[in-house]
Amino acid sequence: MARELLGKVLVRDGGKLRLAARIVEVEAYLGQNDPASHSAVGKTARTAVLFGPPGYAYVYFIYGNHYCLNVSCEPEGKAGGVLFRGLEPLAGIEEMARARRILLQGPRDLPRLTSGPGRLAEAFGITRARDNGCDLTSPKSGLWIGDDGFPPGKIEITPRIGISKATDRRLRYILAGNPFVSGRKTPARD
DNA sequence: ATATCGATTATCT
DNA sequence: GATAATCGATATG
Repeated sequence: MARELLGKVLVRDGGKLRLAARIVEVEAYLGQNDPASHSAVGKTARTAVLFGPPGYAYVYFIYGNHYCLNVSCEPEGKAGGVLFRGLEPLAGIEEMARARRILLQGPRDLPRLTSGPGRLAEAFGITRARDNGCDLTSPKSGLWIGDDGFPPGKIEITPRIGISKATDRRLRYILAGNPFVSGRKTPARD
């Protein structure tokens, strides 16, 4: 699912405004067999969506600061999801900048809008109260995933970021060379 | 360019 | 009571 989601488009519809951004970086979390997954400990009120049917938004709050967006990916009863980590803005850039409360200095500054899971959630106004449990497969939802036929190109696979367990598993999928992938541009050597 | 640290709260042990 | 699927500011080279 992580591989399939790359190149698709996350859309926020609300009133007359539409936000759209291409998915360029995601991570897979495998459920009860994956120690890094929120669902590793079993079903709780917080993680219920991950155990529900596929295609629904799992939104969690972390570090007292940030929301992050996942989509559930396994049949009902089995946990598993994909975390959205990086988006390339396509429409509604002004609105995203306002939601992020930043002033864009130029085109090179665009990644500050949606590069990183907390950033993209803020740019799209995603909160747990508003979006957890939303059907991401339906354009009738305020938040959904569309397909404009964009060819994803070369895909790179790396270990996941920001976790302390199962750090060796390669479950992070990115569009090679895309500037909206999160993390440092020149990674430390060795 | 890299490293360190504080913010701030829902969730689980 | 500890921790976390992060970010931005600050310090240092």
